[in-house]
Amino acid sequence: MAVGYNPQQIEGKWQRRWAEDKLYQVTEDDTRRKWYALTMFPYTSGDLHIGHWYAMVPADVHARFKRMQGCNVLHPMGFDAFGLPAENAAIKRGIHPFTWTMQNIANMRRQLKSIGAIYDWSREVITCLPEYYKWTQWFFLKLYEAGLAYRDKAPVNWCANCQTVLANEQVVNGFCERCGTVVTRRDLAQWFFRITRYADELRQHDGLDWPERIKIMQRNWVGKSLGAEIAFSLDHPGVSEKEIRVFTTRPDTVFGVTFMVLAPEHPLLAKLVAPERRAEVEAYIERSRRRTDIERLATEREKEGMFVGAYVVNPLNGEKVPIWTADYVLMSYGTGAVMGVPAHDERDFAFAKKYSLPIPVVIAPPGWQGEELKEAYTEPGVMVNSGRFNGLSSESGIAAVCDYLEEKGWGKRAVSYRLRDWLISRQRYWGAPIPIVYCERCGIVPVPESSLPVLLPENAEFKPTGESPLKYCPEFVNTTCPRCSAPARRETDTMDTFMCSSWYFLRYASPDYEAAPFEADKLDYWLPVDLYTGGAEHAVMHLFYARFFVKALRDMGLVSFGEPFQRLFNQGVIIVERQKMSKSRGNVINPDEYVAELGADAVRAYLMFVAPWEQGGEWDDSGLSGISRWLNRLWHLVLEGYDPGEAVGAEARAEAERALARITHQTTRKVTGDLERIRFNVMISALMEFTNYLAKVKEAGSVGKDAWAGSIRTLLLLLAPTAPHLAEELWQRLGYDYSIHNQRWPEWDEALAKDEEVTLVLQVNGKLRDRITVPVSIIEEEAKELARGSKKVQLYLEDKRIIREIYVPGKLLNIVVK
RNA sequence: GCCGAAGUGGCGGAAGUGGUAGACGCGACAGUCUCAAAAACUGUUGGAGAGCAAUCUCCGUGUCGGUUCGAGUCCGACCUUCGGCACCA
Repeated sequence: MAVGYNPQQIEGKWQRRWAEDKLYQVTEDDTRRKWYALTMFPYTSGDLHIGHWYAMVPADVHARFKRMQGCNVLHPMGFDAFGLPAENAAIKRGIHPFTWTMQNIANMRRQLKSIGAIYDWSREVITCLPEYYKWTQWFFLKLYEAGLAYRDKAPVNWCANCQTVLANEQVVNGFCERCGTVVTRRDLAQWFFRITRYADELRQHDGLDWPERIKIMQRNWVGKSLGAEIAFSLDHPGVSEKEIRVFTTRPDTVFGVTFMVLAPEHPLLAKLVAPERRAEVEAYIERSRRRTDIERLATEREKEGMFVGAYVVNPLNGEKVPIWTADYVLMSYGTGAVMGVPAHDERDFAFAKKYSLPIPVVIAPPGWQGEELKEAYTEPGVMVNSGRFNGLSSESGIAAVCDYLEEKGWGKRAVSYRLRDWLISRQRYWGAPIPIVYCERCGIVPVPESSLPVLLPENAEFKPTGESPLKYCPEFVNTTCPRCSAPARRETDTMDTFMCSSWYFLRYASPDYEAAPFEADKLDYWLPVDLYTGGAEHAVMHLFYARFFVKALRDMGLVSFGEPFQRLFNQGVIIVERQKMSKSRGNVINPDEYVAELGADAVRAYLMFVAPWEQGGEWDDSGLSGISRWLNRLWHLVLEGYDPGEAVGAEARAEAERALARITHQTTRKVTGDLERIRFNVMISALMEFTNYLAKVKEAGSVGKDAWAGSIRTLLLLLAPTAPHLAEELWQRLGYDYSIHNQRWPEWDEALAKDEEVTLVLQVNGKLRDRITVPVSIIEEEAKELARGSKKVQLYLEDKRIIREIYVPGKLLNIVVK
């Protein structure tokens, strides 16, 4: 009897050996196909919980598989280290964000090493270190030079009591999470990136192997609409603007306009408000400033608005149109003004009903007899009550109205996007400082590249209230102008952390390079990423920003590719007691104790098995012990020795060996395919079935020693990516050469994997009546004959007439009778 | 609210293109071993019903309807749960 499986004794040993041998360190190698397998790097929150393992382990298994297939695999790891929680810890517990972050990294690195992954730790990147954020700042300068960075006013969440800017997360139902004060919007000058310049390209995913749903989400995020901009003329005493432009996707409905709505933030609003309405309208604007965009756009909420007391004129029919303001119109979309066509837009309909505005029909629904509409008709139709355009279909009407607008100079065809420019300014300490200086004489001056990095001052004060600590740090703020050397002030905002994560995958190619963010030939070798894995919560923001970054760099000539991630895969979430893990619920599963008890290999295999990776599943201790039992059985199966039974005849032995070869080759084929297609849970099932089959073979002693050894060897190779320590140990104990992880992935032979017999299902009228075992080579006529010979089938054919027979080779025969 | 997913035994899940529903595992039950228990091993296990029995019949993939010889899979409507919504990352 072999000594039992004891993961504690083997896992640490092999991890040390692999590290000593630098088994997983990689360099560029033109003789092998490169494979860049990237997992989204973790935020430095403190502890690695089982959810992190769920992101890392299957990705590592796949990377190991590619490595055994002969690829030169880069599988790096690093830390997303700037961000709000570090600053909160500073305020709450008086610990410096740098200290807090680096302590967390030390702990997380230790935990990550216990996974037994093939991370090349010599390439680790940490975004909060000056060596890294120097280049984050450098990219800001490049984008600024390229005209992709600009300054503009934008609202922030403002708590008047704390005198501070709040993240959306810190606003709970419109109140400050700390002090309960009502949160308002406040306009600040902030930095933006012109991501909208790339809107059209970002909608395209040509040649990318991405989940369809993510591509759809990104396209919807861009939200491209074709339509027209129409100028309604304005003649208001004391206002110089002579028109208000609206964007509409339905220029064919322009004759049905009965009101215009301006966003509460619209710059003309204040100038147009009639004196007797001013108080009311201003109160309304104030109220809407407290609402989030989500609330404002909710179609279920009752539409509320205010008449401004001014009018514009519809250029197409000369009608006077009252101007309203309502917060369902956003300043960030289109022109911040919409034309109200109640008959043909649901929101406008509800609005007009509430305020008793007329609802003239200008697009006739099918069979319309001139009656009033009970609800908005938003489908295309035939234009009516539309002057010269009457009788046109919506489709040709849109073109005709656009032509007419352009001819008269009243408007033009236009495209509008839901996508907004990327606001990167954060009024916080723990981020990369924006490398800009404000000089009274020269204005906005970028910090020269040679002066990078703009270091974060270490001695900033973390008051529980106030703005960015950088504002109160004179030695940081006060500087001299790089251009004219006059006294100047530094920008005190730091950059959005999405900025750090928009290029980290480039840094892994040459993490220590000092002359530039990356070394060109190494970048050319490794990039783009072949398989990027991470949570679906990043479907739009992180993935979108990273794509924008790479496209901008390509246009600057810095990189030669336009897409960072060739294949994308999103894993699901591990839940506990049907709930998402969170510190506040107190249901966070720490993997350390499970690793100590059952071993990293068992935890790895369990996470692979628990559910389809993209779906996620429930953490369950007893499921884990089931996996542990399997690995234990496998250990004994391999080490206990094998005795071929003496009583087995030569013919039976040959037959048993043929069967074993068939199962071995079928398993190899299945496991390979499942790894390729990222279907890890069924891959583990296949390995379990293979183990069970081998256990039966062993009990019977039905095959020869060589056949047995060959199948065991294949089993270990197939197991190696999932349970790397166990496979290495068994490999060594069987006397094979170190290391199993340098072996070639097994191949299969289709001829040997082929089944000799199949089960043919016999149905009558689609109901299963019998099954028969037939040779795979059976032809249709033979199958039909066998079916008629089946007593069970005959029972259902009595007194019936056969109408049809449907034969699916190798699957079934369905006899349709009457 | 809008956008995007997912609903299959007591539980996690399996069934690449419509063709044996419930693989594999957990749990439960029974047995072997033991003074006993744990561990391990063996067997049974979707529900209802019939039969001494091998076995047989019917019902079953969130709900309702449709297409088809045949639907977990395709189509339509609805219900529930989950992810994102631009300063959590």
